[in-house]
Amino acid sequence: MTEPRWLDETQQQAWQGFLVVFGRALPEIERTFKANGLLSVHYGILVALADTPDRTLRLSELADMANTSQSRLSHRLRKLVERGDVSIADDPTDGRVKHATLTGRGLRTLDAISPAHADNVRRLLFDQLSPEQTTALADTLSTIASGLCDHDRFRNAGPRGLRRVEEQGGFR
Amino acid sequence: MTEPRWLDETQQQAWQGFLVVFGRALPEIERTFKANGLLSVHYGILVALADTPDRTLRLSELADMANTSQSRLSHRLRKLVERGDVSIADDPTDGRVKHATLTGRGLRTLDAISPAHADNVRRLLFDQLSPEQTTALADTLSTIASGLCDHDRFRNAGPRGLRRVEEQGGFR
DNA sequence: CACAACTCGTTGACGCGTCAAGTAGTAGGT
DNA sequence: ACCTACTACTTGACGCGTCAACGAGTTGTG
Repeated sequence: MTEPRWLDETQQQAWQGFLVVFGRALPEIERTFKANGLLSVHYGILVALADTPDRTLRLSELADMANTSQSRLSHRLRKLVERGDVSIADDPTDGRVKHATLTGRGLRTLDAISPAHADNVRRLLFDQLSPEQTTALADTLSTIASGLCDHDRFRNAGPRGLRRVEEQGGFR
Repeated sequence: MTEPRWLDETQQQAWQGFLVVFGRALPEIERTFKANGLLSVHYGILVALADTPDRTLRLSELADMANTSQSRLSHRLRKLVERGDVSIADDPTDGRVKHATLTGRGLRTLDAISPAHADNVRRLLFDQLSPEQTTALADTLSTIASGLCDHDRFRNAGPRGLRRVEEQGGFR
């Protein structure tokens, strides 16, 4: 056992900030989803599909894009399929694989929730920040995210352009 | 209904980063607590008490310091009291109020978990960042946190000194 | 003192997340 | 063909978090 390497003062300050965001902002944001009979997980699934060219992903990719476990995806997908927001199809060439597709109803669900959700995120997190702070935050969080995601979803993510969302007409 | 105000590109990038941290780093960090038979909530409770001069807080203050709801505190406190990490006492002047105190055993629990926890946080979040990025992150997250906390826990929190922790000899 | 309004904290029901185990299908080697 | 190892996804049990309802204590008003 070696001497543990503690966080320095700045790192502790940043970590405390994370804890406040987790403990206070996220539950508040979740309320918008619950008001529509869903959870943030459901919303993340819908967004991942909407951000895909043909609105279709195999389930393992979907779990990855939505930052969730395969098991959780499986559980939450049940309701989305029942509601008709997502449809599931077997892969023709590999019997193990399934594909999820966002339906027209799913797209409408997304459009119904997005405005209130964007408003929450802005109000709780970004309205406090100067443009320079926001840029710095996007930069640092992208760096951390790329380290956590091992694939190249966040590669080349400088202060500019993480994803093209304008083509969809808004924030999801 | 007015036109919704979406997040700009930079804000979307930052928000995606938050989602990755929530969905990937936090579950990983939680594993350390589970390995010790606890949850991050328990740990947050112990830390809040340890950071208090006499290691004692009334329950509503404790919930606030640990960024959790009173109900959740009540549920999770049960195990900590059973284990002997925390003791509860009635307030002598107000029969509604109770006070939680960190015991010697609780302090040892904290010391047993802290090294691995600090290591996780550093490895998953901060090892990726340059010193300048870390400073910027601490600055922006403190700003957001002070907006979420309404009390003055984060007031005057520039890039320097959120809390004095050195007196305790390390990160919690 | 009486009584309403309020605060502090607890409890139980219900739905979610995690984990380990399971089923079904594929790939590689012999 | 067979058999092992692997991958993709699902399921169920169990413990947690949320929410609403509750009991207990206090404060304010007359």
